[in-house]
Amino acid sequence: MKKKPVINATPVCQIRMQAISDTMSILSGKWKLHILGTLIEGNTLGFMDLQREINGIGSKMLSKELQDLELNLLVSRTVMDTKPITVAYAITEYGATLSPLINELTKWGIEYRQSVHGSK
Amino acid sequence: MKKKPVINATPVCQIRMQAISDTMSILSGKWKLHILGTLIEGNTLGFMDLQREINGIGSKMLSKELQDLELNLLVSRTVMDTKPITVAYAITEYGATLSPLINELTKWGIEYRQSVHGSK
DNA sequence: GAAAGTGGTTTCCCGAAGGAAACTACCTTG
DNA sequence: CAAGGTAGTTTCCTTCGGGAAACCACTTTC
Repeated sequence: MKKKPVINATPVCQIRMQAISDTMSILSGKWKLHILGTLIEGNTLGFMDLQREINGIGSKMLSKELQDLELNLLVSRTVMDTKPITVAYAITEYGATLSPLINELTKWGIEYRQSVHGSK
Repeated sequence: MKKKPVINATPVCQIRMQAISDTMSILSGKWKLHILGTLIEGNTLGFMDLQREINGIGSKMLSKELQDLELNLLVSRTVMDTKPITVAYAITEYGATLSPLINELTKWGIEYRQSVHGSK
């Protein structure tokens, strides 16, 4: 008697798995959530501001991650016509829809710390 | 005028960032959420069941990821005393606390698909 | 006694992720 | 005209995640 190849093959599960992969893929990498979190806190920051805010990130990674986020319409980039030319990065309206998700991530992480601390 | 090294250094932000990193680190890797999702759907599955359910995973990765999840108390592993010895993997009570988070991931991913489809 | 099913481990390999540092280019201030 | 601030890009290098395939040990079935 051979076991059925897949039971998980129900369309509902497929779609859910797909969705999770999509989200994780968009938020992938070491820095994306830090960037998003920082931009949600402080509206519009310049490139150097961001680099100062995010401890440890290099200009290469910051540049690359910002491009990714911009492509996915989560972050807006506007070149300002100031004396020393500056660029204003900000969360888009669409990017802000990530807030509930980010809050869940934060909540779970904090409770995790507490449960580890508590059981020690 | 030197710019302040960091404004993001407020304790509150530090803790939130820390929490996000913790959560992401625990859920890191290509397969952890697939495994958790599958175990949430179908209570208790064997090793081979899981491998059949999760399309494309190899035995090495499945084994390694399950060990990680077990260490973090998200998944339980019990060796059953059956004819051909089997192992029962299941979500723990603690692992189930990830459900709201997983639901947010799913929700956002589905809406993302729709927004991409809709704007095409 | 070979085949197939259980649950893995080990080895070997590759490509992607990410860090450090140097470099570009333009503008303002001293 | 050197210094320092803006915003990046480029190169080089290392590490890590993950896949394929072989292998192990034990048991039941053909």
